[in-house]
Amino acid sequence: MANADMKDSLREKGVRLTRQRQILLELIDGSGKHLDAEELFRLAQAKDPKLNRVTVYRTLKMLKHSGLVDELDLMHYGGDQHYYETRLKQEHAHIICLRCGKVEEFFGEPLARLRKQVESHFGFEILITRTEIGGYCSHCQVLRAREMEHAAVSAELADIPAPPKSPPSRKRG
Amino acid sequence: MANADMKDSLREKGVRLTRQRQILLELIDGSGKHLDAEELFRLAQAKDPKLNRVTVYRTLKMLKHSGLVDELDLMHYGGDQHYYETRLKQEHAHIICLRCGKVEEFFGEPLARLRKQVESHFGFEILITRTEIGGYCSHCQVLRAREMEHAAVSAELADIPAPPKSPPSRKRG
DNA sequence: GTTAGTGCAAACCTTTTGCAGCTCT
DNA sequence: AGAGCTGCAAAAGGTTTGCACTAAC
Repeated sequence: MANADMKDSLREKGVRLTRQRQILLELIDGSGKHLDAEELFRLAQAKDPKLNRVTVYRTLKMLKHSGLVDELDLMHYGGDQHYYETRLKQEHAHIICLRCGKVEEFFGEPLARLRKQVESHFGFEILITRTEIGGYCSHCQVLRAREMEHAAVSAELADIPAPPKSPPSRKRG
Repeated sequence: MANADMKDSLREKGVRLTRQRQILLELIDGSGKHLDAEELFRLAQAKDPKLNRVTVYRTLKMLKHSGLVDELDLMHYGGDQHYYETRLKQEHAHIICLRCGKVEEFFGEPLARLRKQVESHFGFEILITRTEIGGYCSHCQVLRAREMEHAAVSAELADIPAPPKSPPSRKRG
């Protein structure tokens, strides 16, 4: 697990590996998903009921500034919160289905090309990149076509994606 | 001005062109910059002191759903608010200097390539894309190197960009 | 023993909502 | 005339801050 690498990296920086941080690191790195602060908080609380939400935010900020995790918006599907993932060696784009919320990752040469062109064109020193693509996955395209036959026309005219049937919504505990 | 096109597009949809909306459309389309809701609100208030902040939010949401404006995050430089620009025909990336806040736009073939690959690879129907690149512009690279010679070492170790000397900060009126 | 890190409560910023009244078409 | 919009007040959602206490090194 890259978990150990993260810990080494933090130790080198003189960051203390508190119990709370170990729990959070493990969760961020272990879960295959893109977690937001609230979800991470809930998972962490299961392991340590005393762990505070504020600690989650502070830890995420620290990890972001340390370059160990990347912050995503995922097209604000599901709200204005941020999502996090451990920083991979390989740059990739996030593809979000605006109907079902599924997130795919795309690794491909256009991203490296883009990076190089921006560097040479502007003499820009790139630290972070974020590419997000929103639309409908192949599965939802079919479902949507089916829905449209029956659904009210007003929504289609306004081009407002049909409200998700299952996924988001997050409230304070 | 594309302003007229926007109005036509809205009229077609049966959206009422109220005085408030005309003011806002003009500002979004006219200002060369990427405005956030608060800035837009301030500018709008100068033209009509009665215009409410809520109307700004409602109008932006409506324009976004109508596909007339795009919503940007600009790497959350300056806060968690969103920025807006009238939707251009040409896809482009936003390049944000994390030190001075300057935003450049990059039009180039990697973006179209990326789009095509994602469509064919996943059978994905793309509605919106957002590519943001954060780092240091050529100008700030020099300034930063100079600063580093004198600055405290702690900040460098933590890899935290030096706090901006001039730009952000936004408070409620 | 220091100093960084934590928990708690309260603040903060950005955005949304409910509702009565106004205004485009 | 009447649906669609607006303004106002209030709330919600997400994140940050101040401060006294705790724990990692």
